[in-house]
Amino acid sequence: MAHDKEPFPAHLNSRWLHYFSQALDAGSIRTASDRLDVEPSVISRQIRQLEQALGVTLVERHGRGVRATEAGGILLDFYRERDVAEQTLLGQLAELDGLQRGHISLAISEGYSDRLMSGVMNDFCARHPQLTVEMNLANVNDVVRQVYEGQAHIGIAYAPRLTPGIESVVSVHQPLCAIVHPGHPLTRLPQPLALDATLEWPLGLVGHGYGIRQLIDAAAIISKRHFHASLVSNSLATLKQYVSSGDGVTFIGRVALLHELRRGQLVALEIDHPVFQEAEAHVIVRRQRPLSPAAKQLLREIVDLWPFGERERVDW
Amino acid sequence: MAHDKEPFPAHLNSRWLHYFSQALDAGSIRTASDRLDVEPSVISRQIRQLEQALGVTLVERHGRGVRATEAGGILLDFYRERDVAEQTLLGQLAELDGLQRGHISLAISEGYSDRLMSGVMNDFCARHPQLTVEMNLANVNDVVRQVYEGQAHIGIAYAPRLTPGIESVVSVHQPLCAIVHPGHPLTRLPQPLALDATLEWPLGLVGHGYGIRQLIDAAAIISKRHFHASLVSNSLATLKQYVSSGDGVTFIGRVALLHELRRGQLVALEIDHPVFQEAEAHVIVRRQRPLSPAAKQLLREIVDLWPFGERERVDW
DNA sequence: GGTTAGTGTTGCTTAAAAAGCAACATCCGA
DNA sequence: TCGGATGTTGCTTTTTAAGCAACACTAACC
Repeated sequence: MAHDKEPFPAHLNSRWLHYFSQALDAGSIRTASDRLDVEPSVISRQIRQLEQALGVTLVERHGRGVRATEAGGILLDFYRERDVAEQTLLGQLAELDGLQRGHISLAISEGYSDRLMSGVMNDFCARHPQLTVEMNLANVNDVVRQVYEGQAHIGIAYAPRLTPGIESVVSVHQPLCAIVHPGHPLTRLPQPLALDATLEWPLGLVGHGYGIRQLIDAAAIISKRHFHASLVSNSLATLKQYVSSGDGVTFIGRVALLHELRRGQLVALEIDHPVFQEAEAHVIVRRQRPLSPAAKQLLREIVDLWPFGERERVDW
Repeated sequence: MAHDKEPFPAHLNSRWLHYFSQALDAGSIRTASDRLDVEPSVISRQIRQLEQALGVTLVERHGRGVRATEAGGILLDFYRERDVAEQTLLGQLAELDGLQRGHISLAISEGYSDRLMSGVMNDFCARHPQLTVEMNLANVNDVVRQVYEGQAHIGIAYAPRLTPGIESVVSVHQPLCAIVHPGHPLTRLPQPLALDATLEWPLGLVGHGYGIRQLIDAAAIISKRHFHASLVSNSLATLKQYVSSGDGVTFIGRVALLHELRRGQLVALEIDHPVFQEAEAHVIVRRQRPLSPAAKQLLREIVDLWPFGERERVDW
C-alpha cells in the first residue's frame, strides 16, 4: 500500500477521545493534565495522534488554552453521546448482575413442572419481575439435548443420560415405580413388589434411548427377564392414560404423577429391585458453562428449596 | 484505596471491544486471530482483561470456539450500535472535509457585502448547498474583533487595524477618496484633488479608533493640517446621507459605495496624498487559526475571484 | 476407546505504545 | 517590556501489547 494510514481509521482509540474531551472541558491542556494527574505532553501528543488518525484538525491551539474547531465540536458531541450510551450499558450489566434483568431458560421433564412452579418459580418470579423465565417442557432426551446445546440454562430430568458435557448439580433418589390404576390386582400383593409380578401384565414403556427405558432394560438384563412392551410411547401422558384405562403397567417415577396419585386416579408401587431403586432425578447444566447471575441464583434456589424429595447429592 | 479496580470502569478500551467482537463473529479465537493476523493469545488476553474490567463473564470458553454469554450478547449489541455511530461520525467528518457540511461565518465591512455576494458567494453557496454561510455585516472594528475572538472565520475590512493576532491573507490598494454629491464644487477641480481643497468644506468622519480615521489622522499629521469633523459617525450610511444632502465631504473607499457611484448619487474624488493612496482593503483571519475545510475553500475562492479590484498582495 | 486435529490458555520474551521529565517557543496581560 | 502561563518537542523510563512456544483440554473420528 502506498499509504499506511487510511484517511479515516476503523476505530477510535478511547484514550485519545478521553484526553481530547478532558482537555476541551478543562479549557486548557495543562489544567486537564492537573486534574487527570498526567503530564501535559501526554495529552498534547494523544490529541495530535487523534488528529492525525482522523486527518482533521480538532482543536485550536490558542495561546491561552485550547478550543474546539468545528470538526472537534462534532467529535465532542459524538463522544458525549457515546459516553452516556456506555453508562447505560454499564447500568444494564449491573442490573443483570443484580438480577434486575436477564433471561433464564429451563428445560423440564414431564411431571416436574407443577411442583417446580408451586415450590420455587412462583416466588422467584414474584421477587424478580423484570426477569424473563422460560420454562420449556420436554421429554427427558430433549431436556438433555437442550441443556447440552445451550438452548436451556438449567435442565430437570428424571434418569437422564449423563454424558460428558452434562453436569449434574443435584440428584435425588426417586425409585422407578410400577404405575397401575387403583383397583389393579398388583395393589393387593405385598410391597415392595417383586419385579416378576409386574411382568405378568401388559407393559407400557417409553421408547429406547430414554433414561427410564435404559434403567428398565438394565433391570431386564440383570434379572435375565424379557420385558415385552405392549405400548411404546414417548409421552408420559399417554402411558398414564394407558394404565388408567386398563390393567396395564408402566414404570414411572413417583413425582411425575403426583397429581394423579393424590387424587387416587393412579397408584405407584415400589419394586424390590436395585436398579429400579437407584433411579435418580437430576438437575443438570452444561459442563463449564458460565451461567448468568440470574440463572445462577435460580439454580441455587432450586437446589435449596428442592421440592422433589430429599436431596441426595449436591455438587455446588 | 482498598480496591484498585472499580466494579465498572469509566471507559471501555476500544481494543478490547474490537477483539471481543471479532472473536465472537468468527466463532473462535483462533479463526479471528487468523483474520486479524495476530496471535490467539493476544485476543484471549484482551477479552479476559475486558471481562475483569467489567467483572462479568462475557464468553463461554467452549472447547470448540467461543460463544457469547448473556452479558456478552448485551455488550455485543452495544458495540454494534456504537460502531455504526462511529462510522456515521467519520462520514460526517469526511463530508465536512468535502465541504458537504459545515458552518462558515464571515464578518464583512460595510460596503463589501453586495460585491462579495454577486462575485463569489452566490456561486459558492449554489455549489455547496449543505453549507451554512453566515455573513455578518459590521463596522471595521467589529470585523476585526469578531475575527480575533473567533466568532468569524474570515473578515473583510477596509483599512483594518492590523494588530498581532490578525493575519492579512490578501490586500488590495483602494485609495481613500473624498465623497461628495454630484453637483459639488469639488468635482470641478482638477483630479486628483489636493488634500487642502477638501478641508474647506465641512467634514463627516468616522470615529477615532477606526482604521479609516487612523489614516486620516496620519495624513493630517504628515500634512500638518487639522481636520475638523462636523459630523462623526460609526455608520457609513450616515456619512453617505450626510454628504448627499449637503455640501459636506467624507472619506470612504470607493468599493464601499459602488452602488451610489454607479447610480450617480455620489461621486468619489481621488486625493493626491500618499497616505490616502495607501489605503488597503484586507481579507483577514485569526493568526494560526486552523480553518475548517469549508472555510478554507471559501477563503481560497474569495482570493482567486477577488471582486474588489486588483490583487496587491497575497499571503497564501 | 484411543487417537488426533482443533480449541483456549499460560510463561516467557520482544516490540510498541504511553507516560514522565526537562527544556523550549510562543502567547497574553500587566 | 516583562513575567507567568500555554502548548510543544527530545529524551528517558515505565507500562502495555504482541509474538512465540508449550500446555491442557475438548470434541470428533476411526
